[in-house]
Amino acid sequence: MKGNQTMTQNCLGTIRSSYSKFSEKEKKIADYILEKPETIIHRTINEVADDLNIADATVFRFSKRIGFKGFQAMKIALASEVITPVRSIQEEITEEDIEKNLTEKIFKLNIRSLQNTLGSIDNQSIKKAIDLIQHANRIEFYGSGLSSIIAMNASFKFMSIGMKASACMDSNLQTISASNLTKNDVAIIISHSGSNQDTITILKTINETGAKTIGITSSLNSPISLNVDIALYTSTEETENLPAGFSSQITQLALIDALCSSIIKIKKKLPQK
Amino acid sequence: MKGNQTMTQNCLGTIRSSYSKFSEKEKKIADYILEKPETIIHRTINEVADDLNIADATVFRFSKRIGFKGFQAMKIALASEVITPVRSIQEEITEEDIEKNLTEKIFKLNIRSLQNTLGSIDNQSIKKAIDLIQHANRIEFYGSGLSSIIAMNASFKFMSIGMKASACMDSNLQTISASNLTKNDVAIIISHSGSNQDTITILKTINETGAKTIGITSSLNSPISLNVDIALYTSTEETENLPAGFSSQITQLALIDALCSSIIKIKKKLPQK
DNA sequence: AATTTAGATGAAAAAAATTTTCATCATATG
DNA sequence: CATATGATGAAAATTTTTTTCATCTAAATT
Repeated sequence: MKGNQTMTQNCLGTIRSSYSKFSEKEKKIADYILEKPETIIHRTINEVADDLNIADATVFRFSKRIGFKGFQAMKIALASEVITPVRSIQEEITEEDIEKNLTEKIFKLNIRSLQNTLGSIDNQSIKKAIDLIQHANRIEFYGSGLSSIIAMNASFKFMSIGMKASACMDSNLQTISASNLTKNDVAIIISHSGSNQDTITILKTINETGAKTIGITSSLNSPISLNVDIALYTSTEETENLPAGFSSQITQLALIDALCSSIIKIKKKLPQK
Repeated sequence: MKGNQTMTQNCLGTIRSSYSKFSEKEKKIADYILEKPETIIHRTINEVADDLNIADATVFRFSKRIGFKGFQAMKIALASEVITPVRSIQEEITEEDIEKNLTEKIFKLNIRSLQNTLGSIDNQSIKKAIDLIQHANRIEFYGSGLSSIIAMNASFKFMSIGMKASACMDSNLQTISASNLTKNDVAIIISHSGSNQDTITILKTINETGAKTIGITSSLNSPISLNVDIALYTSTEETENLPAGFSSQITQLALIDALCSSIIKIKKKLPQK
């Protein structure tokens, strides 16, 4: 890996983790970047220095200090870290373009949902969820309708990374599975609205067993969010173009992937038994 | 939206769609960028010109031609579009930050995948796919492993918008279902790699029936892409943090949602029978 | 308290990279 | 065949980045 030209160093992360070691001016620069990372990528080192009333050399030194070859290299790294909204330059929409525009709309909707979810994620909750999952005897996923497929999907993924995980798509089987949980198990309940009646009923059963519960919903005040140990929130927008619940799947999956990747990381670090 | 400084133009997308209008040298540059977009972002305009044995002014003109202020601006745009594996030499990441950073990484990975897929979507293919689906007698989804769940997911969605759709997760049942297709049916084959052996075998069976085929893969030169009527492409990047195929699910779902939304729109416009 | 030293900073110079200008060439057009 | 148009490269001009050097500040040492 060493010296690989195409690798880009994590800029924002480095800035955050080195922040305490920075000098006064360096902190000024760090604040500037952390506050609005997307502005710096369209500015020259001079403009940045002017904005901050410091010498350009100081900005340059900052770039080197956090590990880059120079200012340019830092800008490039920032550009790949920061999410820049894609400009849409559709002048005139013709009949022919209906599919194109709809496709674009749906993709952008999903991109926004992911951005919003990421922005509103509660790291403490994520951390707690990972702790629970990591120490769980087994993980069981629950969901109804479209969410039952996400549950199935999630169970496949956790299985494939070596966890004892499962999910049933059938509601009756889910009830049976729920009643067989123990204190050492973790139940992950997925529901877009957070108020699906079948799922609420199953959650009651789960709570009687003493198993730990994690909810993934788009509504923090829903019955499900209020009755789980840890409520994770996925931000989604409704659109006239799709039935409710369609687009929340994508943020749900992203959240599940994020949990998976953390578990993978933790497992790698643990001594192999 | 006009003139918004923080907006970045889609570079790869523009290059692809203007390709035919390019001159000889411009095509040379386009090829260079499309082939390995991540190299250019660490090179100067001079190095690029040298690599291609052309004048730097020509490279500069290319940047302008596709709509950028200059070479730098194009580089920045490319950097945000291209997937650069993030180097992990963070000296000391506190234990606390692991989950946060990973979650952020996974979300941004997915956002980039969606952006890249959107940027490289071939509208003609989408249009044709929608035509096929719209006029199909029934739609059958096929996929193996993780993709089988996406197939199931997709069939649920198309069913819920009133189409005759189905999918089996079991590979043997898929084969049986495949052999029962007719000329008036549409088979949608989902495979991240495009080279899953089970799925290839099923595709052969499908092709014998004369049913129309739509492939959804991340590789345009894969056996599956080359043997379907319409190949749809989802751009995804690999990450060390997740097993291969995890993140392609999200772009696959977004594509399926996009197809769904177009069908919904068309159905709304048709006179109700 | 005075002196030294190390690091931080800015100003200016130097170098590098980008952009513009201009001349030339090829190709198409009347 | 002459002319116009657009593409290209070379070189100049400009801008941006990087380096160097001098100064300043604050901590450490005497």
